[in-house]
Amino acid sequence: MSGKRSLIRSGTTVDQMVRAIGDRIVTGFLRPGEKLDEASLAARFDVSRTPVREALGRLSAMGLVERRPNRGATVAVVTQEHLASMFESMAELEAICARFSAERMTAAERRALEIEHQASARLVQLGAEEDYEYFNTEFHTRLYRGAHSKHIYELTVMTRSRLAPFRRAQFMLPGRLAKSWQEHDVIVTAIMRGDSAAAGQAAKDHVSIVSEASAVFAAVDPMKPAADPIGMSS
Amino acid sequence: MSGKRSLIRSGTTVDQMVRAIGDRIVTGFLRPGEKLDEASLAARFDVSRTPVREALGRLSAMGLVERRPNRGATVAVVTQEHLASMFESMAELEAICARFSAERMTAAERRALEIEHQASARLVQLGAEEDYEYFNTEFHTRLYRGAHSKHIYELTVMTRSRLAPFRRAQFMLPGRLAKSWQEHDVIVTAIMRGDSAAAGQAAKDHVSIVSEASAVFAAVDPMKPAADPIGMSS
DNA sequence: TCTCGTAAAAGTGCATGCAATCGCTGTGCC
DNA sequence: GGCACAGCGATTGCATGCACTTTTACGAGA
Repeated sequence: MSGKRSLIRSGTTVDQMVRAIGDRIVTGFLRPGEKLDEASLAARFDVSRTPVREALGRLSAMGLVERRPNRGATVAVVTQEHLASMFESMAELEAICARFSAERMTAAERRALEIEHQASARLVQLGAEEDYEYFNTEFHTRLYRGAHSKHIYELTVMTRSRLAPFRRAQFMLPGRLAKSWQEHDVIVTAIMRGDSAAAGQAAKDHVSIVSEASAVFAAVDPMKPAADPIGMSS
Repeated sequence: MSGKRSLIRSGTTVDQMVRAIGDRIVTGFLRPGEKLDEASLAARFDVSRTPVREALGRLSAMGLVERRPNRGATVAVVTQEHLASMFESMAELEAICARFSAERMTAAERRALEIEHQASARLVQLGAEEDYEYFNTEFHTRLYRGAHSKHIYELTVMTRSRLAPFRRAQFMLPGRLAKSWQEHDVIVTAIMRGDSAAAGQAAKDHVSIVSEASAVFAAVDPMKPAADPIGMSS
């Protein structure tokens, strides 16, 4: 295979592979336990095995794929136990972020958090799951950044990304949207008045509830595969 | 270059490279900010660039090296700010582990922790830094395992390894050994009586003190380079 | 002398090829 | 009939080569 790739997205070839393969795992197109053959993937994306190998290495570091020497890579299969462990960690990490945010956020950051949060209230009334999900992500990212601790931020984002496949369906539960907003509201209120203990507890509770909501879906079925979008996404 | 490597240690070539390069970073033989030339490293260890590249990728994921596309890799340079952030995270993570350990450790785990801890008391009186360091590591590892949470364990061990270069000198401070043991003692006592709050607080304080002790050395000079042991260590 | 531009050199990114390893299948033996 | 082992195919691991990017060195013009 030679010549330019049909769709030049961005970054190096390896980055594209990481995104492409990672997306397919996160979206469930590649199922847990499925074997990831280097040659097939290389052919599938019209690149050589080298960048595919490196991408698999990175994804392995991210915890999305498992790799055993001389035995190839498979999509990481997370046990119910490990999943619980990750949600538990997430709850603790978010609690830390919320605590720190309550203590350390600048006035500007607090203002921005509050404004965004209030703006998202409208989406709840409209029942706009898709849009709310975007604001939800924004909200949590602000929390992580507000902690003003690069390392905590890294740990939190990493854990969050590993949980992504299991968080997707949560907003499909009826009434979850409004409940989520109210939980955010408790966190915001605590942060605005600088009450780190309350903010931490509220954040922890919030994740715990998400965890339970997601567990329902996780128990049923990892994820239904969708038609494969040949282009390299995101 | 062909033929077998002089020292066959274990695992794949990439694993050896990760250990070899990682060790040289951790021990300070490779200084922060130093450029890591793929060809040079490959020649240095008598392998091709491919495994070196993969090793650098993994080390990058571990946070030991920084990599910019088309610009090569350098030994990660941690700012004083980032270092503080990592110690802060470490304190929080250890606190979580201690809390969970207090709640979840089995009787056998508690017993083992207590016994090891008491055994190490002797080393303090002897002033055996080297040996105590071993028990210290054991002690903390027991704490992380005792949390019975795989993900928390992973996050903690990862953070700990990133802090390794900066923890080395702490026991050179006079009286640090005895102080460390006493701090451990507070943690153990709290865990034995199942007091998670006290255990968490004690663990956090412990790390904070280590942080301050290490900061002294970090401020002075990263680490003095030693003669390069050509063999691939550990 | 300083600045800018251009070209050579160095170094990274990816492709390709070969060797080593793993897993499977078929056959012989118990 | 079941188990062990040898041969073979499939797949991974590593080496090498080439193309592209970045950096550095050098020279012309202001």
